[in-house]
Amino acid sequence: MTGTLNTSYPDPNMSTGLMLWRVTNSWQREIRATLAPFGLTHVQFVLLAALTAMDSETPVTQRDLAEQAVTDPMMTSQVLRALEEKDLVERHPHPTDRRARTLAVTPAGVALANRANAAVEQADHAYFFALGRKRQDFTDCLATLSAAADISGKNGSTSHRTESA
Amino acid sequence: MTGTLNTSYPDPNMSTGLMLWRVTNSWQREIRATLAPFGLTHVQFVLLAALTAMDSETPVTQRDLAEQAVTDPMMTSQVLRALEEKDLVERHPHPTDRRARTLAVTPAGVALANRANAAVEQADHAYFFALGRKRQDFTDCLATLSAAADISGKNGSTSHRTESA
DNA sequence: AACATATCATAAGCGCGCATACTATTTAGC
DNA sequence: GCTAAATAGTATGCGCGCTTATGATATGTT
Repeated sequence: MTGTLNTSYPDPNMSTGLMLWRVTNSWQREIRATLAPFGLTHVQFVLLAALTAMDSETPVTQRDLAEQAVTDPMMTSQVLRALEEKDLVERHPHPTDRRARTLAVTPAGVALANRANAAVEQADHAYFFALGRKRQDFTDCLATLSAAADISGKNGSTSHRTESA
Repeated sequence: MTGTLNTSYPDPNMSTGLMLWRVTNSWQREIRATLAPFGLTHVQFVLLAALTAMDSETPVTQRDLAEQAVTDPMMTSQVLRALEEKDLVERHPHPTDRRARTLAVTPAGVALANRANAAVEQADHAYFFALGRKRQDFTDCLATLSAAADISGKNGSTSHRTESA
């Protein structure tokens, strides 16, 4: 016996996808631990930081934030309510669209976002330190895949209606 | 305004960790769609394939499988019961350890694992095709990170008791 | 103006990934 | 041999990532 699985890999454990999945899980554990002292989950941090970074004069809806942060609108909705309960963000009625809500980060939210961001950047640096000088190549590969998958985080996407027809 | 977030990245959307997270989510969507026709989730496939590949003469426990597949033992337990209900794997009592269960893949499980594996390998190839000849470098980076994080999937780990002291 | 279509936000629900805790057993130390 | 510690497996519960569905509002068409 010992191998009733036909695979094109010498060692199935070395498949790119499988390792990508495992590495991301491992990275998420690091980030989770890093953010725990701040009382933030990873997604909470991502949305809080993204909103803090894009907080401009034009009103930002949940949809806008979800698109910018490349997060699921459904999840974005519930995470934002969690952030609201922590008084880190506020959700006001939209001036012209009564369906929508405009988002604003509170001063406490801005402060926490910056403190947490510093910790995450440090954790990130430590995690990918093992790559040495190949780190930039690795990041470039991720950017390539992001572009190919249309999840760049800004522009490059939308246009809708370009599929399944 | 426009940027109350202090970041060391020119564009926070290009941070390695963030892109890693997004790319993996996107890859998972692909795999999910690929496996859907087979009635398998990603984790179900991973465990079924791993068990099929390691199915040897020495009895394999759930713990063994979880360690080999680098999956959470808790999740492994419940996913295996799902696979058992589908008659893809069998869980027998262990010959010498009455706490443990020995795992066996059914013929249907082996067949499905191979069909699904072929589809996943093809989906993987398509997904990472955008990397071109840099694909191997990317995979090597993942291997480096796996080793650094001690999640290689076999050996290299364990030794326990090496932390927090 | 009336109607069809699209969009914003959310409810409900499923499976993953993980933390905590518990039972039943095995192993180690004495 | 007897107790203490470790281990295999599982229940419970939380938050993510996503699918499907629904109500309210906006927009586009005629």
